[in-house]
Amino acid sequence: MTTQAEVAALAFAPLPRRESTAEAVAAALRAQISAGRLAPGAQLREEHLAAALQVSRNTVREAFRLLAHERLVEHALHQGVFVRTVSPDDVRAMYATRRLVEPLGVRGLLTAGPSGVVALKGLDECVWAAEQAAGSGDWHSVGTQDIEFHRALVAAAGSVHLTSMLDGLLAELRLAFLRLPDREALHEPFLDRNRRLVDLLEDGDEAACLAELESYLIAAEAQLLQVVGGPDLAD
Amino acid sequence: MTTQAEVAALAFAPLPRRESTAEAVAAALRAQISAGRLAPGAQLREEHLAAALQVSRNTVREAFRLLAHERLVEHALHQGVFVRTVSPDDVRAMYATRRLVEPLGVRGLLTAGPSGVVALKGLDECVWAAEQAAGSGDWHSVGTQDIEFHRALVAAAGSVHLTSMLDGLLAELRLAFLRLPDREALHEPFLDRNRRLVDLLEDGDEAACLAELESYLIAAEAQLLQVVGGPDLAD
DNA sequence: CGGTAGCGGATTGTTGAGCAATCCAACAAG
DNA sequence: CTTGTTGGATTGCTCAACAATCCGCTACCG
Repeated sequence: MTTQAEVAALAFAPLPRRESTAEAVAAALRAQISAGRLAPGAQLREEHLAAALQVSRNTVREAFRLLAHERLVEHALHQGVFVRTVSPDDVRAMYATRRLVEPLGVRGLLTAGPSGVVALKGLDECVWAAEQAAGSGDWHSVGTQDIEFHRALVAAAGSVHLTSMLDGLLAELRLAFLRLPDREALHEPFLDRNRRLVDLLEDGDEAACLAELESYLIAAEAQLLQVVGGPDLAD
Repeated sequence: MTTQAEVAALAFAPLPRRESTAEAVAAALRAQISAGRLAPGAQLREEHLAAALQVSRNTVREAFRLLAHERLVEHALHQGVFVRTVSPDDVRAMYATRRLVEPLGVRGLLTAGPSGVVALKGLDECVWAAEQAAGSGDWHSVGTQDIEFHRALVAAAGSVHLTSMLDGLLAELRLAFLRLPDREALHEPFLDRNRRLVDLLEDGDEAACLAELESYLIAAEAQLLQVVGGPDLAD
């Protein structure tokens, strides 16, 4: 049994924080975008969406602000909002950031004591889930798990700011994934590399981890640049 | 003379991008907040501000969304928006992040070639400006230059994502500064430390730089925690 | 024919009023 | 002292309208 004094002393999660209508609209759009049903570059018209979602135009605008801050859409004054298209420069910037930040996750994970073990287990589960998905040909899920893997890695660095920044960056990265016709060719090689990284982390060999990670990121960037750079030179 | 073909080939800054009314309102509030005229914890009422700024309530709401994303204000559903109050845990999180990120700036600056020299010059100017401000007793400007110094340092890491993340973090940090009655005591010791850091960077002694930086951040965190932790235990 | 100026439709930016939902503080009842 | 209840205030959202701006089209002109 729990006494009242004990109840009062409990530390609660800051807020159950329900979601507003605008947030719900943003979530709906986010889902459509990251599922690829809204192609990069597509314009989102306020009136159209307001009618489709049965909400006011103002509420749609509020949702747009939320998505714009996540960089999933771009807002051009008096022109509208468009699903973000990632340029080659964007890809380079993203991987420049990842090469700086993800090593911090490796260090954090290796120097943390028991919590490092927990984090490592989380990474292992991501790889496992990705392998399962690959087995059943669900390459979209493989991509999701790949992203989840690296998010968890950076989370091990122990900085909420870095983690949430990478959250946004990875969501942006997924936009780039969507432009690839053949997802298997993109994600397949990185399945084994994630597995190997986990193994190296278990061994605790920091130098080897960092080398593997660096090599992973360079390869991923090159592959993605080949995809992103091509089709868009037209516009 | 410049032919039309040459004009077409020029790379322009992405957008002159004028600001919308909502952004102007956000800017006005931002200025009030970081000048300390709006105390942390104070509630911002939509109707009041709409009347005061001669804009619609809807526009004020849009400005709130912008500021909420910058974490300068907190938004509680059906309760309103409040100027953010930074908790001791927030301070600890901010400095945990800075200890991870700022060393990346040092490395970036030292390994960059000619651009590193330029960045170093920028840092030197920040310190110089801070020393000038301190001489005339303008401790608010000293704080601004201190923030600018560390922003420039992280910018040298070469990641737009990291830079913009730190932008937000430092704006948040300034909120914490505002709660301190005696700004001189807060900023004075760090003037010399920034100067010393610049000297070490000029020498190119990476290990010494990192040690000095780490020591700086630990001292700053401790000092800030003493301020932030105290007055707020009451509420 | 290339280039430019202006026109019109479409879309966004902003306003203001209005109503429902929710929170908060004060008060009343057990 | 704790537990409903009530009323006022504030936010969440909607709706309709108007102004500002952009885009594509056409007509004009060297």
